[in-house]
Amino acid sequence: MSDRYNPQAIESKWQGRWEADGLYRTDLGDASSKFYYLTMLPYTSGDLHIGHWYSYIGPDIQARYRRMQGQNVFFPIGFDAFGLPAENAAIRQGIHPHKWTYDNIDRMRGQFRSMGAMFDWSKEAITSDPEYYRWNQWFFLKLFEKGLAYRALAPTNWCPSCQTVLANEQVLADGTCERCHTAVTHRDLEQWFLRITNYADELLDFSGLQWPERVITMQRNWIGRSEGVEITFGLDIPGVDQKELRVFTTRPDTVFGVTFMVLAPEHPLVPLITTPDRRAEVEAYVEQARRQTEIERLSTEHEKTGVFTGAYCHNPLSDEDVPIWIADYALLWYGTGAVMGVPAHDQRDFEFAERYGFPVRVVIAPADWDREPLDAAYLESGVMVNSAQFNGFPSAEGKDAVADYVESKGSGRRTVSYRLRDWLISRQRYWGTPIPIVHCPTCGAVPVPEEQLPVILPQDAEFKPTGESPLARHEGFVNTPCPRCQEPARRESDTMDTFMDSNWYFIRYLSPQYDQGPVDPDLAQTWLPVDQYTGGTEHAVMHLLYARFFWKVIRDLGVTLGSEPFIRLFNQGQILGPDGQRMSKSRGNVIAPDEQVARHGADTFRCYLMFIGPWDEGGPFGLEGIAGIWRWLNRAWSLILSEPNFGAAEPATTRNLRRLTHQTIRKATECLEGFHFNTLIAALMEMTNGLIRAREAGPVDRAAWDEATGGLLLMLAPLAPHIAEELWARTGRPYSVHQQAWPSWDADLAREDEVTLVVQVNGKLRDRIQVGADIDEARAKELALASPQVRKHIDNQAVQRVIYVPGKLVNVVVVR
RNA sequence: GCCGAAGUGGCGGAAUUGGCAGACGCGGCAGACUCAAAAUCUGCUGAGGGGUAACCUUCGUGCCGGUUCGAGUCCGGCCUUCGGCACCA
Repeated sequence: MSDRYNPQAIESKWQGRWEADGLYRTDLGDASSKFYYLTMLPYTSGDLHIGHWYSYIGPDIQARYRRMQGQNVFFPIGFDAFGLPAENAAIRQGIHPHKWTYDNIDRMRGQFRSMGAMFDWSKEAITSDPEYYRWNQWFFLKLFEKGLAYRALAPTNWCPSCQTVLANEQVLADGTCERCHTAVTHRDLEQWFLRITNYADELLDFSGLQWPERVITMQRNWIGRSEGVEITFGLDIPGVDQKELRVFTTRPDTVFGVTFMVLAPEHPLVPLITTPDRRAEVEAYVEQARRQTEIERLSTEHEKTGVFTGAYCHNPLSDEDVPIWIADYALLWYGTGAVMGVPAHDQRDFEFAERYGFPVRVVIAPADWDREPLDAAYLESGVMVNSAQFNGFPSAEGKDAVADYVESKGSGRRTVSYRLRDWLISRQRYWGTPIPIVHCPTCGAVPVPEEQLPVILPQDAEFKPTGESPLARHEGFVNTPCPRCQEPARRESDTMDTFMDSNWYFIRYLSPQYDQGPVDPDLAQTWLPVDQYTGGTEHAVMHLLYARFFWKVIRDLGVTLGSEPFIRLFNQGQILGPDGQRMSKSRGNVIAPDEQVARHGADTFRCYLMFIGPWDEGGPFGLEGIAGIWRWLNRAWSLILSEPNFGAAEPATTRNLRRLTHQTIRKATECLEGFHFNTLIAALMEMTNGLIRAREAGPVDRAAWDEATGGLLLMLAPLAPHIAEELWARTGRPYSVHQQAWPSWDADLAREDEVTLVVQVNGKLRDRIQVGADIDEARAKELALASPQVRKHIDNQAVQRVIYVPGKLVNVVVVR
């Protein structure tokens, strides 16, 4: 056995041993002090890069620490395996997406093992396995039964050259296709939606969650709840049955300032109310708006344009008629698809009015209103003016007064609008979960019976994009009898958004082989919700919102598992290349973890990643400092294996050694509780250096030394599991260090006997005095005032007062 | 534009409730070991000024101001960077 630290030899040895022993397999039957530690599952992109290491090492350290704290920790892993990148890579390389994905999983498993992470591989789940996506389909059927899944015509991004629908992320900022750079247009297709908007208010309730405020804010903004009033304007157009035009506003106090009305171009009233002389222009405008992608239409630089429909509507409060225009700044899906134009108090309306010459009528004014023409909308507070019986109401109260009035007159009601839209889950792509629906000419959309699940994704589909879902051209897949009438029918050929897969993977982990339902109900009851979740902020909205939605849907299916799926959430930061840019092959700034593991071992690389800065901040990554960690582990190695001069140690020496041990345990415990891995490592380095000094200084007490070195190894174990295990074994301690209890600290032993009393004159540091830790105020002040340094700076001036901070500081204040 | 976070040595970064600014590490300099180098170990290392010296002294946490005996930390106003949202009526 070599005495040199040789990570390559010990790491694979211990990984094999741990695996053979099932050291990290969790007994889910034992629910006492259970701790479900979840970390976001990786996409099967190919190789684990530095970002993966960074985001999985932190949770691994935490999971190991919790386990040493005596908790029964479940720390599973799986693969998010469906999705576009597999298809794109497959198209590019001529490999089947299935092969591409599963080859990648094999490679990634090996890389995960080289990390030394304590994942429980026996509970692995892969979302592209039929045993997994079968339950996606099962959930879909339940949602369909409950009316929470529905089909509707929806606009999509369409690339006329690739003949395919594009996700918003695939449309470049200039409105062209990311692949062929053709201008993307609109196309309306029948798509499946999930009614997440039914849960909007519930999703705004974050009570009981220990989540970063930032994430909560992002979700709140994403849902975008606005309280307002729907006001019914009158329509009196010959030959039009519709007599009402409903408009949503959050500013009912400005209703007397309406000088025009704007409808979204797609608003269903538009073709009805447009007068014959305006028809050609209106139709041209609608056509042009339809051609634009939503991205273009919503871009900030977009100038406000519109056309007059020729029709007017009646303001029930001011008793005035105002012209109805259409403009693409009105969005069909928000509110009622109509905007009341109040140019004096809304900047968009102001710009529109300036361009088309509508009057700007001030109806909210501050006390010192000077009646000059506005050069921008007035958005500040004030009282209502030019508003008939409401004149004089402060804006806030005016909102209520107008709302009360319209409600009492039956011309409106208080209501709430959301920015959140229903979740579009249809994808016209191959590599995803088939939607379990059959379209029958007589019965319509018929759900596939539960016992026929899973609807298997066929291996032999031609998946190159041609304009419709690849499955639509697979005759064997598409042609099927209608489950209801048995007549020939066609299967739904769209697949599901992959966010469906990640909605509930953490539930599946508990029983990935279970075939009576998505999860073994007993395990679900004991192990859910997740105690701690970690992952990147890029999932602050989509994944984390969809998963919360799904959790509440599951509750409404009759299974209550707690109010929220993830009690505690912590976000790690993102690792960038040395140049501060995102790491990518095309930029050439990628640092491969495998090379670093080969060079210094996994333990050094793990510690280095955690040492470079606060884990929740991330930042540019360079290898400059890795030598420091390598030296430290080598120092620790030789320290632990060295034999100090055991003998009659001075009591003070022993006391100092034990103090170092217990102070470090206290510090390390605090650091782990707060995810401060960088300062945890700093504390262990200090302890290592302190022990080396103690060993050199003279005789050392054997028991105190064993306590110190044992404690150091225990604290090192979560960070650097291999070297800790090796040294634990080499020092004759019983296997395994990872099954030991986290050390506890003793407050008396950690206490300092002496403290440095800082002495200031007028807040400036003038002296430092070593004193006993139990010094009292009088004595401290006396010593401070006696200090020659202090006397020099007082310089015969009158001492005004003396401030004392117990055990820390004396500040002498003299008149200036 | 709005919301949020952050600005500390040559570099990554530390710093309980306001109380020694710069822990820990990198890099640099000097020394030890060595025939030599690498590795390793030891010491020094925020900037300026003074002193042969231990030491003394001024300045210093993006900028300006404030509160306080005392501010990296609290308050007001700017600047910069990074995230998120962005015609949401």
